[in-house]
Amino acid sequence: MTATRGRPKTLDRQKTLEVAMTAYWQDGINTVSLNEICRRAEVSKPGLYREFGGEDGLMKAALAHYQQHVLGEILKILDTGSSLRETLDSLITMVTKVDGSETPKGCLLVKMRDARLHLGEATQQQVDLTYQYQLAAFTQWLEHLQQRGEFGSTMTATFAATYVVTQFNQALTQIAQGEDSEMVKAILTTALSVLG
Amino acid sequence: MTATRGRPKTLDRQKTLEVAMTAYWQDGINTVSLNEICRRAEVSKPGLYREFGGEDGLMKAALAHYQQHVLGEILKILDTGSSLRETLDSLITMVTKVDGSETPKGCLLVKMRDARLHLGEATQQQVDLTYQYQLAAFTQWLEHLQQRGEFGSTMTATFAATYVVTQFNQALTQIAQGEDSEMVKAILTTALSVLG
DNA sequence: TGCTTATCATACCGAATGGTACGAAAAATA
DNA sequence: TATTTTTCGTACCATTCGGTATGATAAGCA
Repeated sequence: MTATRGRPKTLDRQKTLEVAMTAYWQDGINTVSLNEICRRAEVSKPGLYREFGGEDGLMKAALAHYQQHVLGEILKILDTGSSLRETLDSLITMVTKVDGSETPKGCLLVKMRDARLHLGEATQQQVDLTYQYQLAAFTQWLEHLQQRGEFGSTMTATFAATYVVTQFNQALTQIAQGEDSEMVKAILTTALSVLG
Repeated sequence: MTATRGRPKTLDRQKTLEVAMTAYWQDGINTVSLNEICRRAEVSKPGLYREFGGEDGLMKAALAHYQQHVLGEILKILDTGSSLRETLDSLITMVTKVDGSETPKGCLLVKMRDARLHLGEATQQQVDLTYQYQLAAFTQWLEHLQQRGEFGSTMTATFAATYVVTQFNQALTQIAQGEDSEMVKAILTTALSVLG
């Protein structure tokens, strides 16, 4: 892939992805245009097309970047071997925390899922992929707890995972919309109390 | 307001509102343009501006129309005097039902709330107004149940109302996105099981 | 020093958006 | 009939969108 001839590439793929991811995450999918991303990433539009093929390709790449560098890090909490409640509390705190503009509010995956019907084909596939990745992580986590006898509910691990993911996603949406974080936390805690 | 002189008005305000409401509700706020609504309602763009002042005014009016003609009818279920569980089950069934394209999926209020940050000023105010109207209806319902001893929980009626509304809104969003209605129903039932 | 190769970015495209200027049309009034 | 009043809709505005044609530019290679 690395050309030995021709004008040397100046386009910084990582920087562009970082800019695109943050823009979509922070300002919303439908709000940010390609032109705006080009401006922020200091990249020409044809350059962006050469690298990503178009808006659909860029969004797909941005979400994949998010999965690898953001979501993956968060989901590591599920592998610490802590108890059900400890892990849930950690996640609740993390989700409802509103740092001082350090990290964008909410979750890019959630926002893209909410806008899914208006996305390009490649992006839609990536959304499904990343969602399944997230869901699988939670399912595995609950199955392990089940084997250790720390999660014995009437629900299956699969359903419980879907339930938990749905509730966290709802909370993340509310946080992204500026809802009061204490209220969101209370609602989330209540919803997750059914897990015992 | 009814002019005695001048060219008689042919613009049908009710029809236009109905068209706009259905369009926003069915196709999404950001997807439908003024031009498209003009086409569907068979109204000229200047005519629409004369009647509603612009996109913001039209959205506001469309949501007010929704509150009066759709939401209001649904919330009447809260006044039937049925038990907590009976009423909840009715609402769950109603929310997760997917008629054959008769009624648009989801809830216009929910969709507008989700897009709230990108709406005009007047529409935002109407969103807050309609949301408070909905929240008040649920709060009052729970307070009545509390007085009758049919809802004795550790939560306050106010918080429980917020919780219930949040869960129903989440379900409506999922339905609107084409999520499997049985799954949505299961999640919603689980979430509302904490009310006893 | 040419020639090839690959990336660069300006400057454009058609389509769509929200919004408006303006003259024609249709009624009541004088 | 002539005037006033009100609503009508065509035709336009500037802006932005996603996307591209094209020629300049900078490297390796012969």
